Amino acid sequence: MAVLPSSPSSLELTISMPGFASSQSIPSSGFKSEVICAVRNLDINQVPSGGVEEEWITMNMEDEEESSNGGPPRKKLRLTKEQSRLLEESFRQNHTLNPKQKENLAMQLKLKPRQVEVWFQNRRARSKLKQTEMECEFLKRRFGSLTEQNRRLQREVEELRAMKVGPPTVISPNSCEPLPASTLSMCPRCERVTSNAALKGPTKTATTTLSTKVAVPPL
DNA sequence: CTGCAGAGCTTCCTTACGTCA
DNA sequence: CGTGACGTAAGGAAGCTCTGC
Repeated sequence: MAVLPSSPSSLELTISMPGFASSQSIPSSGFKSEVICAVRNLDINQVPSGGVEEEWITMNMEDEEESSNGGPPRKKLRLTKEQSRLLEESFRQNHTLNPKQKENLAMQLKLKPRQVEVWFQNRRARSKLKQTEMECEFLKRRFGSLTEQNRRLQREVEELRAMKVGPPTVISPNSCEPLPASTLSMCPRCERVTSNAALKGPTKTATTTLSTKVAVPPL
């Protein structure tokens, strides 16, 4: 499950693991954006004019028997506004239904439990699609800003090179003596610059971050 | 305890239908 | 009126979990 940031300034992305918690009900609190997206165009679900709402549903429920065994082509059910509203409301509370809830909802909506089940399946798929689209947009924006940042830093590097500044000097944490940059390597785990000399010394945990120890001459 | 079969659920992909521009 | 795009209900395959034997 992915939770999108509530504000653009504090962006944090969690990518869902396929199949994870698939059979568990999802707490509605993590679905803020989801709920916003859940505002759907209910007009699509309008009933054919002429006040045949009940007939419309009944007809389709009877048809199913025939269409399932190679009979006439299946008819498509259109849910009424009220049915859609109730289903949406229920979906907002829970994205999955247990058999009891399904039965109750089906009875309340005058639908078959299978139809309620299918609606929830499709609804989950739609919200996931929406979520994926939003994540895609977010990643696109993030990529854009990172590219821009990369460009800026590259320019900065070029400027520094142009100034013909010598290699950065690192102060040893042990002796407080300047270390040549050639004795440095990047620690893959913490992504800090590690002094080889320091690691060979008495304290193995001695790491030196660039921001604090690299002596960069003032520009 | 372990292995297996079956039921019941899910996701994913697809098809078919209704509506609208 | 015909047509294509789009939204969505429903079918079916495959995978997972749970339960009983």
